[in-house]
Amino acid sequence: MKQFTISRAAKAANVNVETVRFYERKGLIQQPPKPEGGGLREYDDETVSRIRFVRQAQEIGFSLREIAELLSLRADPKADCGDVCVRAIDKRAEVQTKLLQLEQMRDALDELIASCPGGGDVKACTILDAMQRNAEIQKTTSRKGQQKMKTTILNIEGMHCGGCARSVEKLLSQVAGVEKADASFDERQARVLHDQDTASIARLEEAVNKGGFTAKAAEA
Amino acid sequence: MKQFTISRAAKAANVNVETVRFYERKGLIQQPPKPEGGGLREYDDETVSRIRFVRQAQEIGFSLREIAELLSLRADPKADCGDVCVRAIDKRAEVQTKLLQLEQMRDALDELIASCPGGGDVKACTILDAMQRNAEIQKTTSRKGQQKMKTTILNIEGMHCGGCARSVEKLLSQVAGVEKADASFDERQARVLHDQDTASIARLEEAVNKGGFTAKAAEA
DNA sequence: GTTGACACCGTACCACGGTACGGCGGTTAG
DNA sequence: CTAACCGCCGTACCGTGGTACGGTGTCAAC
Repeated sequence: MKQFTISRAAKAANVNVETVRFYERKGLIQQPPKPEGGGLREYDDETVSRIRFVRQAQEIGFSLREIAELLSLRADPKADCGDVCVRAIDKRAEVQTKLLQLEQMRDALDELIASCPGGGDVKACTILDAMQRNAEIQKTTSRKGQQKMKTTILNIEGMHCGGCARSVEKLLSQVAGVEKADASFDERQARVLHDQDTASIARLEEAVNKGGFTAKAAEA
Repeated sequence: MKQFTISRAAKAANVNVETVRFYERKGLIQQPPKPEGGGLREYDDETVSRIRFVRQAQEIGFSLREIAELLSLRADPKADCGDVCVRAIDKRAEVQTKLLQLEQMRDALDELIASCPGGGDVKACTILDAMQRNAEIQKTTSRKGQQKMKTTILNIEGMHCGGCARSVEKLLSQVAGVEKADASFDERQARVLHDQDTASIARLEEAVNKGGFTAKAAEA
């Protein structure tokens, strides 16, 4: 196991020394104790990896707070896999949402790039129009007073704790057109207030299923 | 054309009134003049769309600064499509990189969720390890003094201005293992300093091709 | 013609993710 | 022995993307 001074560790992880200290303050990494008899703190390989892990996760879109959670899960010997699982499912849903948005973006960009004559009038630029159109759609779907809001009860299989119920809520609330989602572990159910046009029942079920549960609308 | 007060406009665009004013200060939207004879400023449909466009673009990953640029591009009659195109290509490369990372992340999460027995030891958690491994890979590829650095000349087709050359540089520099990338529009070439192991010539070509150009390594 | 509700505007404040700086101390090479 | 450099630590500061607040103006309805 290699030992580093703080500046070497920072260099190895490709960050600023101040950043290392900042992460220490935030509890993302442990500040190694000073060796007995005084001297300089010794940073090990482990810590360097941890810093790299932080940057990696950050780039992907996790906040430092979330990264701290992920890290603490691993560190806590009392945590059982269920906790991790719940968080993982939450995170997966988040990641999936981001992926979809990014894909949309990429496609919009591809469209623009493909249609770009390589010069000429900006008016020919489809991306701006495309984004504009997109914005209009959002406007339409979020226009107030025209939605058909309805509450649907979904029977959910696969929840194993209250945390799972919260996961289900999160999954549901990330569906466009969902106003409110409550899930109960005890009842194995979720109650969803949603706009039927935007958030069809099929979409709700799909969203829940993607999180590893099984949802079926309860018959009225 | 509908007219709004600021608060109605804000509501229509689904943002805070203060946010509207904030965007005005940042120059993202124009503050409508007060009507002659005094009274309240009148916001129109156009402005509301613009605000929605801002949020849309933001969600997708553009910063307010970039959005302002996009908007000004559209407003500027002298801007030609090439400028927009260059920006789009830059953005696309960025988005693509993020997408790949997110996909890795999602797969790691899926692996974890699938392997989760629903309880038990955290040590069984693969995601943390997976991310760790990822970080290790980055470490290895950026280790100094062991790479086989080499300069490769790529012939590039499809560039139509100096901006395109800069795009190519950006595309190349985002490939892991690339130290330096210079592209020349006049010569239709790019010179890349890269680590042969990490950034193979095939990868370089691929990266450039994804941006809508055609790259072929020049024979030595 | 008074009472609310907004509009308007400047300024302050917030969280996030850092970066910079200044002062002290220890060590190391010349 | 002394300069230069790094470690160490606290505190200040930065840009980004907003939100909040307080005072004054304006409008509209009762």
